[in-house]
Amino acid sequence: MKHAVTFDLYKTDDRTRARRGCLHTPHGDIQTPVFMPVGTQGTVKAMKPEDVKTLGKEGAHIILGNTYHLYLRPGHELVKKAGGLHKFMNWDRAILTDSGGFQVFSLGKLRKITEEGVRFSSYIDGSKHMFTPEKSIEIQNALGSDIMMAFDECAPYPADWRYVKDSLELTTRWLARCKAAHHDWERQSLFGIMQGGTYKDLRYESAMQVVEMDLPGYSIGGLSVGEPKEIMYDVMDDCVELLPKEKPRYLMGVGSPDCLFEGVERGIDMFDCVLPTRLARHGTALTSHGEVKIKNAKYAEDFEPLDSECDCYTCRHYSRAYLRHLFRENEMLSAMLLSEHNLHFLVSTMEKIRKSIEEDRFPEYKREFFAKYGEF
RNA sequence: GUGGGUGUCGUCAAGCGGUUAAGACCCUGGGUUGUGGCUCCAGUAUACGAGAGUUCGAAUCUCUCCACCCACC
Repeated sequence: MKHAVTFDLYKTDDRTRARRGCLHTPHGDIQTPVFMPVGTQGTVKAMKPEDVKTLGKEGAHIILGNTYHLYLRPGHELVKKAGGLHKFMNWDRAILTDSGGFQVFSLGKLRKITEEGVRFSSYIDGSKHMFTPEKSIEIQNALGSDIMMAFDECAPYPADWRYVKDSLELTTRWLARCKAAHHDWERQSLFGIMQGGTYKDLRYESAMQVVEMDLPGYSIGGLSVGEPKEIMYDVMDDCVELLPKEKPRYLMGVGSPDCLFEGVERGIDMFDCVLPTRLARHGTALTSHGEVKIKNAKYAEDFEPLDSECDCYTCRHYSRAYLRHLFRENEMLSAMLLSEHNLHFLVSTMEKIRKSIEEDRFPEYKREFFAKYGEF
């Protein structure tokens, strides 16, 4: 079967498991490792698509959309009528859609999980809905994303072994149903998601079952849900080992600068995270010298840019004092400028990571980065 | 000048004889990882206009003074 999305692995670092590769999609190539900005509701919050294309040197080449949100509003049928999500939101590069599985987890109270799927109440109006693997694929087909994610159950942390085992096995059965429900593989690819919580044996079981499905990419789910970072790193180590080298590996929901480096070092190719845009809206900037909480009083008369080493639009034109003023006044421009900066920071950090891998100096670059950024 | 009203944290504002004197805003700090939320959490302030009295006990009652507001001369 010919896949919409294929992966070329260019190189693996000699000293770490870091990889340098490229994802080919119907909407362009994506150099990896990559950070994917999240645009849940068909928009990267506070950003115009044309500005998302200017992040870093080349701009973001792929963003996320969300099945759950777009299904509830404006409705996947409407998006389909509009010509698909790309056209609807004026984004001609690649899109990956999350399946709705995570929302089922994060909007916990309002749901009931069965073999068939998940019954849940809309966070908007409380109306009752049912998601099944087939429904998730139907919605993602209508949205027309390049990469669709399997409908999974993300177990909470902590969760006991038995729960996680049943959950991962259900996720595998759902994955088989997702695969069966999808037809146009040349237009859209489906990535499988492994679960298994923090249990090594369950991660193994999940990986075996998911990889057996022979999909164009695999992701590691169920991490960054509240577990300590050391545990997350350990689980990542285990997971990456279990995934085939020739397929892209996607670590879902992870995106703080430290986790990005740790993930790349362990062989992760793709990341996504709401963190940069959420932090931006809440007044925190990510800079080469660590986090800058722009609302802090010490920036009231600081007329320097957020990050003296940053060449983003925000840093080229605005001072910390001005950004603080905008934030305190709750001006929209505050979210716009900080979001653009934070995304630029992560996207360009990833560009530098890719370059360092190409030049065999990823470990040195990592050390250099943290020497400035500070410890965690 | 006469009559009336009001004075409680930086601001607004509860309380009207026994409270650790609410709360909100502001301010200060923190959180945020497959995005419901211009959000959530926490913290600081000896604030009862001044003085004298009544009372076991006063922000609460009385008197004097001060300040401000509104009417009328």
